[in-house]
Amino acid sequence: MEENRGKRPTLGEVAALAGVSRSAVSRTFTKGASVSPLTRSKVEEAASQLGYRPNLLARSLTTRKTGLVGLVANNFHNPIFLEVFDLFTRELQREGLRPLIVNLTNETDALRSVQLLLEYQVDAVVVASSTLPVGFADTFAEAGLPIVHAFGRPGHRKDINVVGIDNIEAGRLAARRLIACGYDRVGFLGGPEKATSTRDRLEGFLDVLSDYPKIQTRIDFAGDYTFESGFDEMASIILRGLGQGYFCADDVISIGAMSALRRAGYRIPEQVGIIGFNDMEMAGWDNVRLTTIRQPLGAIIAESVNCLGLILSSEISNPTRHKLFPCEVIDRDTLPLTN
Amino acid sequence: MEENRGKRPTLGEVAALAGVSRSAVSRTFTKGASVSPLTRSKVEEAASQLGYRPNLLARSLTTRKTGLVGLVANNFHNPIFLEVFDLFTRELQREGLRPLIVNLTNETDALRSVQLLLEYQVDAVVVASSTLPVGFADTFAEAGLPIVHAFGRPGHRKDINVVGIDNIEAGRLAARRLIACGYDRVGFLGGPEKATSTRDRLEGFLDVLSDYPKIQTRIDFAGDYTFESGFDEMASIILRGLGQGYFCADDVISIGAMSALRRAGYRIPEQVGIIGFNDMEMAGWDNVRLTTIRQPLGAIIAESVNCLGLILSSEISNPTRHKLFPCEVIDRDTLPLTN
DNA sequence: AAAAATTTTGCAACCGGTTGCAAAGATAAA
DNA sequence: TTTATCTTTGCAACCGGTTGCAAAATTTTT
Repeated sequence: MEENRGKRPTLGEVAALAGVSRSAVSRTFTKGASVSPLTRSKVEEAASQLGYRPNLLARSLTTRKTGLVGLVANNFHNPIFLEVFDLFTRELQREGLRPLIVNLTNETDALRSVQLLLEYQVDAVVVASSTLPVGFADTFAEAGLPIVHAFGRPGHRKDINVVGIDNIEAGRLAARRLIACGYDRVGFLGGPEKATSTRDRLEGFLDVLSDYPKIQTRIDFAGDYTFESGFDEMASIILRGLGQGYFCADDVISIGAMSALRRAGYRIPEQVGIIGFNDMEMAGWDNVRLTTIRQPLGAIIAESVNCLGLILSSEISNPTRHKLFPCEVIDRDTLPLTN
Repeated sequence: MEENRGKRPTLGEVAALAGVSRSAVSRTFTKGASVSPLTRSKVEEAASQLGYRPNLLARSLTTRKTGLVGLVANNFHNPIFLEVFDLFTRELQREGLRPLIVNLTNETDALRSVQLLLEYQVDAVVVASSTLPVGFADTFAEAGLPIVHAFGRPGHRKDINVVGIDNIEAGRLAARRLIACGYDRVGFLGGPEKATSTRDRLEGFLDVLSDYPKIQTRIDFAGDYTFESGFDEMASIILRGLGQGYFCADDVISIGAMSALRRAGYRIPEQVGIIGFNDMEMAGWDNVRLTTIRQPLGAIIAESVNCLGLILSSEISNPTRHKLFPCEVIDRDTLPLTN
């Protein structure tokens, strides 16, 4: 396992040293190819002597598989995304795929990013976001790239696989939980107003509440998934007239909102109840103890990567797969207990 | 800008359509090459008609530049790393580089990851970790890859560029801040015991305290940078005899430690003081308000990427660059105020 | 032992680009 | 107009691999 400082050995050099043809070397490194045990051992000896490793990029030229997968996201501020990255990178690695990550935060020119991924010949793209503009993922599909949209909403296109949660049902879950507290003035403090996830949760939320006409319902939106956004929006709600219980679009927003409430002198959950969304790790910490709705991150991401694996391994263009997982209320200390 | 569903057009096809040679097409897409305005426009017309984009992987074969940079990390649980990723990916994108990320969490076979990066012909590697075993980065350097170790400690090797903080000085900072509180029993609650960052901070910490022989100093280590680790270690400290002020290796550990303290009935900062490390975003939240030491993340990462850019642009093998930034105490509510 | 079937091997072409070089074309100088 | 200089162009070889195909080597069958 010689180190050769800089210059890396090539197939040809290994072939020369082993005294065989270049094809023979190529074959010993391509699984499923036929090489005699003798040749193989000669090649392996020579290869390890030179420290040879195949150039995957050159290989991709003929195989048309790079093993690269674009991982596109636009939320690098929400702690939940660290978990998302951790899971995605690990799962992809397990499938022998390398994530090429694209950070769309503050990116004006999203199309340029798409082109970049195309130029790098990624085998597929994972879009991990619930807040990208509708139609963003289409660009990839139109370029003929296999794509799975994690945390997305099943849409019109047959060629975009979606794995995520049932946001409508999640909205219902939240509404029911607030109703169970006996509130008669509740609020929906959503994320970005145009995000599909926000709209779907709102739909479910209102769906349940429409059966309780006596309960007054207020709707507000935080601009983004940040502490400040939650804080500011709740501060403004306080001025305009506070309800008793709120469903916040996200745990970080919840924490911002709770800070605004506490600063204004309200006690949680005695005077105002909060239910968040995501169940990020910190939600369970002693000084937070946020009641929230958990989305099954691990399952979503495992399914996304499985789906990807399936598409990539089968030559046939796959049947579209949509999979939405159910969410679950995690009861902690920011809503009064019922029953 | 025709879409052609799947099959992507190649140089040759563009050349044919434009009625020029393949070289001409290549040249219009390589900046700095000489093409007449007429040819260029013919090529551009044909290219956009076909929706042509060069294959960067094929190009890399001859140019020996892939634009890929390995980004290796082993901490996907600490919120501070989300900020690190955000900054790194953005800065790299700004330099026209694509991060190929390697998640070393729970990875038994780190060497395999190194090989993978080599097989993908990355132009350079960024190791972003203060807890990888000493000598880990060496592997890359030995393979002749330019490397910058962010959050590392300058070491013996001349070919490893290090950008980070002065951990020894940071340890001093913490010690002085605790001493200023008038404590006579202080503690160091470090991160992983063998990590260079832990050892350096401890060195600085003890260095200052050695001038105060009357102050009793206790030293403990948390196994990793997690809430549980901080909680458990502090719980055990409580049993063994509690001091008055602690320097915790990390904000998350601090929060775990504080939970243990509060559960045991101690008030912070009245009975026990805590100073953390990192100043992650949450440290400033209303229900945390952690006094901590901030490392200048933005500066470190910008410098790391600049350093990389320099190495990659200059053909000459670069002069080694080490750069350590100073840290800063951020006073909040977990240490009594002095002055 | 010869014929048939199977496996292993190397040749040569190809994947999608780049680039040194010499010829062709354009421009400037004589 | 002729000659010298500079720019643009295409040819062909190359980057580091893979692969279809036919020949060579080996194994199996008769």
